[in-house]
Amino acid sequence: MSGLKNVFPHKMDLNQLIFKIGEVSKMVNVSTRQLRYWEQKGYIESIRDDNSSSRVFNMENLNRVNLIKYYLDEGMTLNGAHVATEEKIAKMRQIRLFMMHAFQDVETIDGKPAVNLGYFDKNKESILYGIIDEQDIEYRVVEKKEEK
DNA sequence: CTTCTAACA
DNA sequence: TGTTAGAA
Repeated sequence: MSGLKNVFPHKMDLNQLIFKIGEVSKMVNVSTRQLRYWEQKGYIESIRDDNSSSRVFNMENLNRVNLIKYYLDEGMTLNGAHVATEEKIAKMRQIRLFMMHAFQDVETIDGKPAVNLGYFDKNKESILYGIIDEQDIEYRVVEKKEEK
């Protein structure tokens, strides 16, 4: 067993958390007109509530809206913001994968929080730690203690 | 009151 | 993109 899932166990499906267009509009500060337009362009996606024909957005798309808005404010064009958003999401997926497998636990070394990043060598004899000191991080390879 | 579509003084 | 009208 290893990885983030053991430290931050979550069984919730965050995409079950949905928001109406007005809520997204207020949260991210974009107009409902923009949200409908972005969806029409295929930049974001919504699901239609069964009975009503109202749009609802899941967390994944709320994240997209947030990123597109960010890049627009940075001065990018809508299409540029869309491209940048998808690239960012791709990177975020890689970061999650990395963290899920590399991150082991937060321990203590020299009285400081030390992030156990897993085995440093192929033979699994030493472990890489990222020791947190205020804003800085000191990396250190520590010989693994022999287990009985 | 909120959301939808369509259209443009 | 904003706004507005009329309907749901």
